[in-house]
Formats: sequence, C-alpha cells, structure tokens
Amino acid sequence: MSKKPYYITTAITYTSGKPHIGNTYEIILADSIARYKRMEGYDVFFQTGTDEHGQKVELKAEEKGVTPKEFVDDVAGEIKRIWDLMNTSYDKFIRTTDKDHEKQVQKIFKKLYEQGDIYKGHYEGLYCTPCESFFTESQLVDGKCPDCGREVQPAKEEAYFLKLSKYADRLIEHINTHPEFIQPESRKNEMMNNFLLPGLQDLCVSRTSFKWGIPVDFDEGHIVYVWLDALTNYITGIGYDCEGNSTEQFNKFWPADLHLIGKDIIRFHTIYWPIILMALDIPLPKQVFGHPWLLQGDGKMSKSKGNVLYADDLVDFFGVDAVRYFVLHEMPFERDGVISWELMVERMNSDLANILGNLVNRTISMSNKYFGGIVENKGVSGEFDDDLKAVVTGTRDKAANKMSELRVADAMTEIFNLFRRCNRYIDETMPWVLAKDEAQKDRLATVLYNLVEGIVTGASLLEPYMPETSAKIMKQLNTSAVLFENLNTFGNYPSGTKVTEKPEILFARLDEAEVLEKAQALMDAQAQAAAGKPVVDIEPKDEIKFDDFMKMQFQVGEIIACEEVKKSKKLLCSQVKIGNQVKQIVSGIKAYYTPEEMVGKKVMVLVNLKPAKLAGVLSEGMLLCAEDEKGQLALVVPEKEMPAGAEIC
RNA sequence: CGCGGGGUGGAGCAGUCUGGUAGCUCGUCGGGCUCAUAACCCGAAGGUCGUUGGUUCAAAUCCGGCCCCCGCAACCA
Repeated sequence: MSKKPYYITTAITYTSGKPHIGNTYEIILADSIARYKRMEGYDVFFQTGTDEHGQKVELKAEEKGVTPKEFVDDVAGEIKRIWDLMNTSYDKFIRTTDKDHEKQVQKIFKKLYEQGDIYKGHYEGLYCTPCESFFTESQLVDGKCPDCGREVQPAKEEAYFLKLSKYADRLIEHINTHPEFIQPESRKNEMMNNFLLPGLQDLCVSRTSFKWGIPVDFDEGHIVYVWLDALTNYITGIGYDCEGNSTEQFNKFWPADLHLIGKDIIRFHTIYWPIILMALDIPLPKQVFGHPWLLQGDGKMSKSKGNVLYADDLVDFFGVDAVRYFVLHEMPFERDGVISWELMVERMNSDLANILGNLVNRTISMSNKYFGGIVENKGVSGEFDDDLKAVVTGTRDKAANKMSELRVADAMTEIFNLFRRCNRYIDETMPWVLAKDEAQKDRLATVLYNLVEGIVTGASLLEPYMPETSAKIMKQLNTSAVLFENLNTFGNYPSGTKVTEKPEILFARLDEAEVLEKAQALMDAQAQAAAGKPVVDIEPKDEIKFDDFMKMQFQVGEIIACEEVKKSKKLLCSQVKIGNQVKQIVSGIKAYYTPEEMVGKKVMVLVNLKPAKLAGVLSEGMLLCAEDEKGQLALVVPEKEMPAGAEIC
C-alpha cells in the first residue's frame, strides 16, 4: 500500500533583504506540520522558496551596484542558509528565477491569453511617478499617494488583465461549500465582504515600468505581474505543464493539502490564485491557512530602532530548538504572537530547562545511581501508576486533535503536560525513599522504567517541533523514537536497556539580566549600523521654472484652533490665521501632534492650493512638514518670530 | 455609518459558537522534598470577565448602546 500524499507549501519569501524572525516563523511552522504528517505516515512533499522578481529587487540591486540576479542570488542564499540553520526539512526550494519556472509561467500566460482569460486593455488610474504605481481614488490617502504621500496624476498605460469577474461566482460557490478552504474562518468573511461580494475588478497582470521579471514572450516590454509569477510556483515546483505534460509528481501531489501563508497575503491566495487555477482548469488547493504574525514586544520591528530579531542571532543565544519552541509556542493561532527577550528567557528556563531538561537529567541520574544505568520493568505497580500511564498513552491523540486543526502551540502544550505529569510522578513515588529500603528495589526499578517510558513517549511526540532535542533524548536513553501507531500504548521502551552514564544538560538555565545586557549590545550595534546609512533619499522630481515656483504662495500661519477629524485616523483639522483671514486646513499628522500642541504654533502654509475635501472636511491649504525615512512628520516653522501672514519667499 | 479582530487576577492567554462552580502558564507568598540544571511537588492570595442597559431561574458567554486598543483596505510572512 502506498502512503497517502500530503503537499504543503509556505509562501515563497521575497528576496528584498534578510528575513527576520517573523518571516522565519512561517517556515518553522510549516516544518513542524510537515514533520508531523510524516510521523503520521503520510508521503509528504514540502516546498518553500524565494520570490525574486519585481521592482523592489531591481531598485535594491541598483542601490547596491549589482545586477538583480547577483542580488537575489545573494539574498536567496542567505534565506536558504537560515532555513537550513533552523533545521527545516523542505523537499524543494524553488526560486522564481529558476529557468523551468520562468518558462512555464510564460506558457501559462500565453495559454490564458489565447483562451481569452487574459486580455489586453488599458490601465487607467492615478499614477504616482516616483513610486511607479497606479492607485484608485479610494486607495489614496488624503488625496495623495498612499506610499510616499506625493501628488498623483491621471495616467493611462497599456496592460494585460485577468478576467476575475468571469470566475467570481464559481469562487464564491466554492468558498461557501468548502468551509475549510480559508482558515482561520474569520478571514473568510473578510474576503467575502471586502472583495468578492462587492464585485471583483479584473486584475492587471502585467507591468511595463520595470524590467526585472519574466517577460511576456509575445509582447515585448511587458513583464508578468509578480503575483502571477509567484503564485504559480506551487504548481511549477512539482512539475506542472499547461500543455498536458505534467510530471507524475504533479499528478500525485496536486491539489496541495495546505498553503501556509501570512495573513497579509490571504487575498492573493484565496481570490487570485484560485481563479488562475480555475482558468487553467485544475483543482484548487484544499486549504489556505493565513497565520498571524509574530511581533516584537516593544512595537514594530525596525532597523533604526535596532530591535529587528533575526533567527541566527537568536540561535546564538538559545540554540535552534529553543528558537523553534518559542516561535511555535508564542503563536496562539488566530491572534498575533508577541516575542521578547524576557519572554524567551522565561520559556527557556521554565519549560525547557526546568520541566523538560531537568526531568530527563534527574531520571537518568537516578537510574545510574540506583541501578548502574539499567532501566528494567520489574512489573511492581503502585498507586500512582495508572494515572501516569493514562496521561502518557493519552497524549498522542490529544496532540493529534490539536494538530488536525493546525493548533501547533496547543499540541506542544499537551506534550509538555506529559512531562509535567512525569515530574509529579517522581514526587509522588519518591524514588530516593524507595532506594533506602532493599525490599522496594523492584518497585523502584519499575518507577524508573515508567518514567523513562513517559519521557520516550513525550520525546517521540516532540520530534516534529524540536527534532534535535528529541534525538538527543533518545540518544541519552539509548533508544530510538517510538512509531506513531504505538505511541498510545505503554511499554515501548525495551526493558533492560542501559542509559547514558553522564546525562548531558539539554537546556542550560539563563540569567535574564545577562541575556538582556547582551541583547542590548546587539540592538545598539544594529541601530548604529542603520544610522550610518544615508537618511532620506527621495526620487528627484522634474526641474521647474522660477515661474512655476512663483505660482505657489507660502505664508506663515498661526494655528488658533485644532481638532481631530472624527471619521479619520490620521487627520487633524486646524483653523489657521493668515493675515486677517482664517483658513481651515486638514493635515495627516494626527499620529505626530495632538490638537492641543498644535494650537499656537506658527507654521508654513501653502495658501493658494485648490481646496479639497478630506474625509468629508474642507481643506483650504496645506501645512508644510518635513518627513523622515520612516514617514514621521515634523512641521516646518520659521526660525525667528514672525507674524501670521508673513510671506515666505 | 468601509471591513475585521480584541479588551478576563501583576504579565501573557483559554473559556464565549452549544448560558449553569471563572481555567492555564509565568510572577508573588507559604509549605514539602533533596534524585536533579537553586531545579521538582503541594497549597494560598489576587478577577464586580472594558462600560452600560436588556433577555433569563441563571450571563464572561445571548441581544442593544457606548468607550478604548489593534489589523486590513496599500507587493511587509
């Protein structure tokens, strides 16, 4: 009988830079599921990789003075190195610059074009030149580019479109009849209410504004949209061919059982991707799971703050399995998890060193002390044995239940409950008391056997999450992992086995203050490296004439009143006194100024700007601000005291 | 009225669908034990479950109003 196939993928990582611990979380999560499924007896294919095309890569490469290919080779190598460091057991690492992938994407694009699902049209919208991006009216922030905050112009560009509308009804039907398709379920509503039910716009699937991508082979100058390129990795990686020559591997593993992705790209995987598959007339993946994010305790990670956590740094501090444990354990399921140095030390000490490491250590020590390391089941049971055995043999199914819902953190908790139960068993049976009574020798042997059996069961179950630790424990106990099918029975450990003489410490306890100090040094170094970079480097605009400049009228204005714009998140509405008139000006600076501190400020105002409504409120000018690389704003104020209305020239 | 998630002892979370003794981990305090990595085990303190009104014999849980936080809507997993 052949094993049942199970195909799991992660999102492919974008090669714009070194992945931080949040990115790394996904591959670890996928790895734990892949390993678990293998343990359960599935024939698992686990694919990950890198998404290497796109404008951002092109720009970054240019910045660094290398070719895009050199740049992505470098980053992809770094990503692969970290994936390997984390001991992840992927079967294939696909790169979207792989020749066979590129070729297949071109074929797919052409096929969809020929069958009419992709058509040539015009992209009309508001274009931000520096960002080279189109936006719709509703995407604009305060009427300006949502990315850089600059003005946008109406523009028109030739482009290819994918007919989403044609398949929308089928997709809605599929989602409704397959409740497991989008997980967690709350995401399903988000997609339905925001995108599907209001009606889908056809998706622009080509670009002409940059070069680094897969060319549309029948129309020079057009590049395949990165998402079409990236999403298809899931089928090209296992040998899909749109002309009917797909590999056996593809036939075996498609449709995928699970696409594991970040919650931010659910839309691409539950709307665009299914529709592409429908157009290609191949089945949809069985499940898309949008996992939450791993966040820093003290706000968003940023290089300039120096608080970006990288997997390899954490491994230096704690070791591979401890890092795997943190990220899996701190990720509840639906909600974002938080990671901090304090929390990691706590988990390390409390769960790994105290509960697990110490349990293994004390059990082996006692076996050596009392029986020269021989662990033998003498069959003398006592009053606490039944309960212990029930917990040990029951853990497999409890953990399995959690895993069937992808609740990895909960599954690990079940396993650690087994270890906790073992620690309690030691206190209940008090082996050191038994050891003083020669008549209790066989009982003592049985107690130690039961403990070792419990540890072996737990360690076997732990393999998907902490493979190295699992192996280390087996080695110390001179045995190997128990088969999954036997993990719900007691007595798998071969009686009479000799354990190691010198138990190695699995996880050493850490001093929190010491770790924090070292972490601070690391963060300082990182912040310093970031600070050394050129600060803000914006795209130059076209040269203007003096006349153009003279068209703009700047004056000093005094803010005499200011309040929040109720319906908006970013806006403050100020009454600005300029000469003897008062203008109402709305600005997107709520995050940086309170209405109270605004009042009384003398600021620079562009007064002859055409009035516009922002969030329904009329704005008759613009307060000038300086913006740093993080988008933080500071009002521009005259260097000396100036009256309201003074012209700025 | 754009969509969604959340507010539960000092911290982090579960419980809410399917009303009925408020649970877990860490921390604090007290005790036990000494095999072990100053580890382990037991016990205790600490919560009017954001707020307010309603339904009910009974509400953290169901319904309505309000307050606060956070995502998404924009190529960050």
